Amino acid sequence: MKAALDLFSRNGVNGTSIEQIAEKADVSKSNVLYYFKNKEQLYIEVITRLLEIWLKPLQSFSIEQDPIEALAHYIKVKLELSRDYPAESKLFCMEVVQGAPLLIQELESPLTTLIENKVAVIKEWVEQGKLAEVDPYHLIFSIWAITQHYADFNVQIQAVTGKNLNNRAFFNSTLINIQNIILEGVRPRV
Amino acid sequence: MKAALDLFSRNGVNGTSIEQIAEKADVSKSNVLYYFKNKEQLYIEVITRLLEIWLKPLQSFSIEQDPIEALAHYIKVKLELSRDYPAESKLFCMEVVQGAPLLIQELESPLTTLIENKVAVIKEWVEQGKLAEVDPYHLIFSIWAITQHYADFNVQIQAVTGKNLNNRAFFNSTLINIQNIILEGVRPRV
DNA sequence: TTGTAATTAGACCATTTGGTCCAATTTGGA
DNA sequence: TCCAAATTGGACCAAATGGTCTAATTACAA
Repeated sequence: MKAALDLFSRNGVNGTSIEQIAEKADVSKSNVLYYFKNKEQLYIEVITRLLEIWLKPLQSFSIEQDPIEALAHYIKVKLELSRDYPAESKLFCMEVVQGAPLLIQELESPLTTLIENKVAVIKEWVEQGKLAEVDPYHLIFSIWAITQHYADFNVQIQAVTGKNLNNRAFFNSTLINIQNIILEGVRPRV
Repeated sequence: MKAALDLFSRNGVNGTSIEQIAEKADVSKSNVLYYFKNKEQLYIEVITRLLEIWLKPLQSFSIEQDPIEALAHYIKVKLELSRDYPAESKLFCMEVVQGAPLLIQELESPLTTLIENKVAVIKEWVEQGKLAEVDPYHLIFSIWAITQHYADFNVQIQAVTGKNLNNRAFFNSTLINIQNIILEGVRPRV
């Protein structure tokens, strides 16, 4: 499944043959089909396991926390995800970009409920004046977008900056900048 | 090429057959191969044209402008791109996510020079105190990430919010929120 | 009208690939 | 030692597909 994940994320599902997966996993093609009856079945299992990893960090924050701290921490966790699970991030990205033919059902309900919770908390923070007026949905989307971008578009980022998240210093500066942009914005405070 | 773009962005290159493209374009398969000697050739031409559209709005701002206005306008232009060219955005996304095997050369040099310019301008703004301390690269990446996210992940966004950028009100609220988050941040001003 | 370019239909082929089936071998635990 | 599970090799097949080639037809401009 690890081999499959890696190849799928790089070449797409249609661009990956069972034999390539077998070779990469150092097993025979027969053996792959001994455990997965289909390529599609294999894909589904890969995607399913990926979803667990991917949705876990979504469950973090609650009303009692300080919003700025909570958001800063959330950004950090998500950026670590991008650093530590780039293949997962990319495959998830490709799946969603292509319309998530399988994911859509499995994704819609857990995702919306998870988000509803977060949205409620953020909305509460805003009402208490602990956050500026912001639509919770767009805030969450923004954080997702930026953090995942560093995994999904790492080729582009590498091309432009010559660095990636595995570089410790780059990771730190990335994190700090994202947190600053989201939390403080770029307009100078007077 | 329009048909190809559409199918490529939805099913990937490997997941799209020449015949499907021909059918969608209302021509014969023979005719497709009359104008494009290869599927790869077709793909390259599609990608090349896409790049023009995609890099054009990058050329906008200069030092004389007011930074906040310039950034706000830039975000608007990029979000309009996401709304008006979703297929282009998605195909570009998939290409880069997969490592941009062809794009990497064609992309690296024009992209870096374009960015160098923007980075220089932003850096100047920061030094003049017209912007908060921010790394120009991360600022640009953040804007890209968020705006493209609304095109590339529209399925997810639709699943969660039930809306997309073609909805006028949703587009406006999205734009305002992104501008606010990037420019002002979410920490309340005292 | 005429000649060239555009377009099509379709035969055809080689290759890839997903998947089946089976016989043989290996592994590892009881 | 023994047996079931795991693993492999490989033959094999059908379907999809990229691509070639040719002959025929259509469109169109001079």
